[in-house]
Amino acid sequence: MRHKEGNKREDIIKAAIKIFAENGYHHAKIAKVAEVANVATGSVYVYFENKEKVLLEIFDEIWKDMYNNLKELVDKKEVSPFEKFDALVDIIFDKFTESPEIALVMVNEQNHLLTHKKEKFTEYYEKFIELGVSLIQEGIDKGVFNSGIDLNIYKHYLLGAFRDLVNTWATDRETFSLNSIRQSIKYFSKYGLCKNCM
Amino acid sequence: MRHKEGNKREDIIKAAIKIFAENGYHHAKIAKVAEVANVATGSVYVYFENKEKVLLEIFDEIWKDMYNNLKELVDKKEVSPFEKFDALVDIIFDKFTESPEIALVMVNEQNHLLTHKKEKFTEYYEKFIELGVSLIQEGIDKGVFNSGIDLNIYKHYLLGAFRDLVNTWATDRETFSLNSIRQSIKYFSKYGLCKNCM
DNA sequence: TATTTTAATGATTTGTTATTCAAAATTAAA
DNA sequence: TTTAATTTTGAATAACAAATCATTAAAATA
Repeated sequence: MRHKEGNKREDIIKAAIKIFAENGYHHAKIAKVAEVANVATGSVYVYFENKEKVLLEIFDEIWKDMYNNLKELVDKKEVSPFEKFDALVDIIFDKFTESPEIALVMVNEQNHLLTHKKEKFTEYYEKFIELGVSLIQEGIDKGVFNSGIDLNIYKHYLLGAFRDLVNTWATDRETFSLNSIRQSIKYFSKYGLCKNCM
Repeated sequence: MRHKEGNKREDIIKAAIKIFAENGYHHAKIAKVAEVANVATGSVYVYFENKEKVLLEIFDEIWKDMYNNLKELVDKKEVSPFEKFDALVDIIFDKFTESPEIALVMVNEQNHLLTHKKEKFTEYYEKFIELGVSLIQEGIDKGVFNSGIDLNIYKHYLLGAFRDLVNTWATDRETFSLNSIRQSIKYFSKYGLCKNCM
């Protein structure tokens, strides 16, 4: 019995990330993805039901990985809420340092997919958010984070801020250093605009 | 010479906002836009060169209007940086209160258009951002805003946060009250997560 | 009223690209 | 070496939708 050669499925995912990032999902051609992956056009449909499923698979992998990292962090008893918050920021940035292309695909396509979903979006996304929220709640409970925060709103605030900054960096890596953005997010989020306000 | 009847150009813009918001730009059909606008498909091409130009025109109108409002605000001498910041938030929210559809189109399509631009994106966008930055710089200069802020990064942070929150609200107006989001943005931005930190 | 000019139309054309599928190639087992 | 099972292929197809343009209709002008 014949075995599948190499790892075509993985090659296709990698190629798709590259092509989706370059042209945006809607302008990306499956034929081009196949070409970059070094497989025939038809092979893409051996491994994936359709174009959208390729995109969903990309998101599933990203969020699954980030969720697992965050889970490990949240469970640590000895780490303070402040350190955990910084580590949360790092988890996201570390993921995108691996591949700016992933960042671009995410920023550009995730929202669309979430709001116009036909297929189910990865469960790990929701799970990641919930863990992030619990991390901040822990800080509030311990009296070190501001209790006037509506977490349900804050999570969108922070996610959105992330999205734009990550996109800014991924689009123009000459101008923006990843590290300065990382530090800035940590700073803004903790201290806000106001000087000596509280 | 024949006069143009009614205001077809405006009807098309309005219909396009509705249809783009419902389906997303890429899935929206010009034929459907024309139908909603009560004109023939071909008429869209009498008023606009192509589909993308319709979208660009929508953004031009939105940002032009918001820019003018912000310009008026920034010039006021007697208003404090804090009040100005709140008013800036209100300018954006007021625009979107007018039409959640506009908010959706903006959140979903602007980024794409900015990063993959063939056509020139509206100048008013950049001008709006610059005014916003100068507003915050004024607060720093007067010693009431935190001077550790990298404005070039902060502007993306805030814009991104806005985008997500506005989208959240526009998508699910049952769960999120516009006013609570408005207040939350003002709060988070000024005070941040940290309690008694500065 | 006749003529000219321009607006408006929508069926048709054109171009694009996701997806299919019959055939070819490859490998494992007999 | 042959056979069978499975993978891979890529040209062909089907579906879709943007954009066109020959035609019609209405207003302005003479």
